[in-house]
Amino acid sequence: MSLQHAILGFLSLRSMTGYDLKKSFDRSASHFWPGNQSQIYRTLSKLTELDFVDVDVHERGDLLPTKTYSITPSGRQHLHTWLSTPLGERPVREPFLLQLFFGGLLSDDEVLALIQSEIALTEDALKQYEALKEPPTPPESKEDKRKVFFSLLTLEFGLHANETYLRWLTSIKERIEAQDYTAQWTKEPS
Amino acid sequence: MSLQHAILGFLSLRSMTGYDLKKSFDRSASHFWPGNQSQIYRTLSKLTELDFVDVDVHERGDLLPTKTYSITPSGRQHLHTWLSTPLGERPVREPFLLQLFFGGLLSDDEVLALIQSEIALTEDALKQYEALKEPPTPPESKEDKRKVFFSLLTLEFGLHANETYLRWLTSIKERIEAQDYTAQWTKEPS
DNA sequence: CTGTCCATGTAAGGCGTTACATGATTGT
DNA sequence: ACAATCATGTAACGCCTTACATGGACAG
Repeated sequence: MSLQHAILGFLSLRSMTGYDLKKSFDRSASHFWPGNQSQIYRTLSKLTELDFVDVDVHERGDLLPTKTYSITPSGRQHLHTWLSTPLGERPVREPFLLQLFFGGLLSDDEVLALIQSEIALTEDALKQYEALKEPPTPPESKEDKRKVFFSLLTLEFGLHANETYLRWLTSIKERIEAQDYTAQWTKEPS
Repeated sequence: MSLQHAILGFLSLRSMTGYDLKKSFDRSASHFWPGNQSQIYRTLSKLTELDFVDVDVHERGDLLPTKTYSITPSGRQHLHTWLSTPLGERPVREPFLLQLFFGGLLSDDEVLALIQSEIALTEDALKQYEALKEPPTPPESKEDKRKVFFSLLTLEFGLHANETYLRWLTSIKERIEAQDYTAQWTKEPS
């Protein structure tokens, strides 16, 4: 659906090769949109066909040529349209919730092991987000500050989402350990 | 990846037709795992090939026959293995974060419109979760209570996740309206 | 007589993953 | 000598979506 747009987004910042794009994804987008190497190359071919990007080919003898991709005006427009169009409802797919939903078929110990593993993953993710907090940002211009702001928002989201998730995981772990099989809201005197 | 397991999960509760499965998904799993009709039928065929389900065919003259699917012992075992195996890291794909990440290319008004739409969707989702809270549950046996508990957990998750999301969306909306382009954590005197 | 429910499927296409394949250059 | 980095791709397969197609039964 949107790898195309992610690529156009990066190319709107600067022209680069497929290889550089892959690095851009890994460095700054992998937390909310992973970029698969072979898919990046296939998508670049398609974007070229669609005239959303131009290619500059540098031959290298018997090696495959290096190709530098640039966004075209039409690509820029396409990107802008996508960026400014609200998305509408999107399907949710949470395999862990699927496991929990059928948790009745497992023993408490088995469920606790699942939860524990999920807690460990979440704590790891949180550590990584914490490490990315407050990168060395010297005084910037107002426009720069605004650009940086938007890219930092994705980290903010990751932090909040994972913190909430971790709290919830811990709470269900505790309830199961106490064999207290009640939903949280049944306790609150609403 | 897991529609197979979701189907096996439902069939482990009772045998049913593809049509009934679709209704089961819509009624109780669509919040964390949507079940696409045509995919359900194709997956049932595959599960049959794998001997994870059995089919009971009821001919109906010139109509397509009705087929009742049941889980086999081997299917039950496969399900149990999947349910009790921790998942490991899974990729995240959040198109809205992708839009925000490149928000620097949009005007404040355009970004605010995106956020507003996302807020509306989230409020809607929250309303639906609220409506599902506390369904009429007469006194149950201990085992029943445990089973219900696990299925209610998915609603709990939906509530918490959406509440957190909504709070965050509101906070970024306010910051943009105030033209205060600072990440939240840069304010906290850590 | 119109629409909703019951009940089944096929076809085509897009998106994503994994594995495989090549080969120069640079650093340890 | 060996590994990492630079740089490109193909092939095969799986999952998911959308659209299309059929047709009886029953309720308003």
